[in-house]
Amino acid sequence: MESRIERLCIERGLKMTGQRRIIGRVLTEATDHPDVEELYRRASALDARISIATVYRTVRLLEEKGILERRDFGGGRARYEASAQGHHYHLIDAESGRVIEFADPALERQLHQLAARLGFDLVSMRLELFGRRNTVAGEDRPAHAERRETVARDEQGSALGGLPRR
Amino acid sequence: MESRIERLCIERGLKMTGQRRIIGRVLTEATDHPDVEELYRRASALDARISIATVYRTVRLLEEKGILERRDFGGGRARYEASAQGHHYHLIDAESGRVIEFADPALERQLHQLAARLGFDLVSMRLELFGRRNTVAGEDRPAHAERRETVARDEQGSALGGLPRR
DNA sequence: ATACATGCAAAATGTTTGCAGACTG
DNA sequence: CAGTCTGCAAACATTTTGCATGTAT
Repeated sequence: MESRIERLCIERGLKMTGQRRIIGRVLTEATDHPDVEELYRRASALDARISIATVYRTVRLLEEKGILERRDFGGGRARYEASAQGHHYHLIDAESGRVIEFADPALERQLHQLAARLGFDLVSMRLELFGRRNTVAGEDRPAHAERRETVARDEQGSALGGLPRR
Repeated sequence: MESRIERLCIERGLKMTGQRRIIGRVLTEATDHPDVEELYRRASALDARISIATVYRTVRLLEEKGILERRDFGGGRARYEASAQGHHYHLIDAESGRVIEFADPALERQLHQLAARLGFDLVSMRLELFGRRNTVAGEDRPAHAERRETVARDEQGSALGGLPRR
């Protein structure tokens, strides 16, 4: 059957080749933020007749069509995720590289206002927090998870220190 | 005389070679966010005996020492600016690529709280807004510039649409 | 049938590194 | 003088592209 991304491709009049169908499926099923290499790996597992150039071309195309969003969490490689309806942000665990997604409508509103105050309409934004898990002794880690939405575990580790370098 | 960055280098026990002195001066005098290529250009203008490898090594070193901060405004190249005392953020004009710096202590507080709520201590962050100058007809563009601090004009144009690609 | 996609390998970028010689503290 | 630093060119890693061929519509 037809993956969500395949449907979006068709809606936008893109030709559905076998490769695109596979890549669309991989992207639709991903809950993390794979880079091109990883997408290539997953797609190849489903159908070996896919070249990495096609993966590059496809993610670029899908990004232009607004179907995908490109992210850069450091490490020098672009990572992708399907465009979501609501904005969300990323908090990266500086020790493990794990990416935690969260949304915050209040923050979003505030950023729009901020841009407006500077005389701009916000077109897009990028917000990434790098943090260290705070293991305050004797803390109970209360249910402060109101805003937590997705906890996607990304494969690639590392990302220590400040902004990770490539 | 001794540039601000040269002083910081000495404080941290770095050897001051001619090249470093030049690069330090270029960085101290920069009010924008030059990439390595641009730093190399400016440094070379002052002293031709500098190789781009040295510029790369120097910015990396200075970043590790906390003297410089690396930025990524898209476009695939790292850009640098001297570490400032207070945090500030960037709004990039999606049409011209101009970078506007601004600070917002309230926002900063909020982001720290947000991270804390997710169980993390904020180590660093990245916030970039991409906007389009809002030319609302009949608007008077009131003095809403309370928070505007620096308007650094960066050389490289472009950056249309969403996040600019490399 | 035709416009668009693909694979392959080559090229383009941006950045890092090995090494031999040069310089700073 | 020892430990760093530099220039150069080669090595790397990621992404893009030219071209001939294949395919969806």
